[in-house]
Amino acid sequence: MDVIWKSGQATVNEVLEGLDDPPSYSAVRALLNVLKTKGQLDVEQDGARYIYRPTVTAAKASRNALQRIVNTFFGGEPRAAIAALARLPEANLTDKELDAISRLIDAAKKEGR
Amino acid sequence: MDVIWKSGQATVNEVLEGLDDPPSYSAVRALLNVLKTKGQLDVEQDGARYIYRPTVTAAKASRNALQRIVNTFFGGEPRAAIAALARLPEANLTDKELDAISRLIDAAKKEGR
DNA sequence: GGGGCCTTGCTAGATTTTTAGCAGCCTGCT
DNA sequence: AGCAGGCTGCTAAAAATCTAGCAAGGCCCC
Repeated sequence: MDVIWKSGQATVNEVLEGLDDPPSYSAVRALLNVLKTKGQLDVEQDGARYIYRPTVTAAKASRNALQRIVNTFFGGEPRAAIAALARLPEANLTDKELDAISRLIDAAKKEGR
Repeated sequence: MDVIWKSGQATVNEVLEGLDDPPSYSAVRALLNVLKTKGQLDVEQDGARYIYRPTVTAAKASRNALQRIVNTFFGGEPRAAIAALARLPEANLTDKELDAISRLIDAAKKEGR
């Protein structure tokens, strides 16, 4: 699913290429069919081949994914996850900005919200 | 793994109870053994039973999990994920705080960082 | 110590997933 | 039209996972 989410849609071969440690072509075909049967994917015919798309919007899927991580690692507190994200090197936030975010988070925490 | 991450460790039965739609006891036992073989879990004997623990710190695992979501759904930009997290109802941030975070993000974006 | 309870080690069979491969169809090119 | 390449439908077999169940050992309480 991650591979498909990245571009919003994918063919069998695109999924195969997008996987780190890919199983066989047949396995990917079978898996996409299972996901289709389970209602997670829609299929559109494009000439001779199929294009698979998620049945759920990316916004909703990303919310679900974030919520799961928040529950698993951050005790259900999105603010803790925000702090962790802000500290990823890729976030490229300055110390000043990190401080500002921390203050917002602390303020929210203090008010017991 | 999510079940184990939530409390940092778990027995077979705790994993079983933590799963939404659990397979059999035997299946969980087999799976934990596979994860152990793959080096994802360490096992400690506690009396007659085993306690399973992740081999990686929660901090590292949460970073990996966040990074994956950032790459999958947010084009590799942690700032976009922060914005999405801030908007989760569980974040309980006021509009004013959301604005403040938005400004910080915009500022970072503007500077091309 | 003895009994009940829980958990692991292990096994065998059912079920699911993965793999490989062939036939047929569509597309694009000559 | 004719051909090559790519993709799907389908099948059969290999591999992995899931299930159920029994024996053996540790723990707790009487």
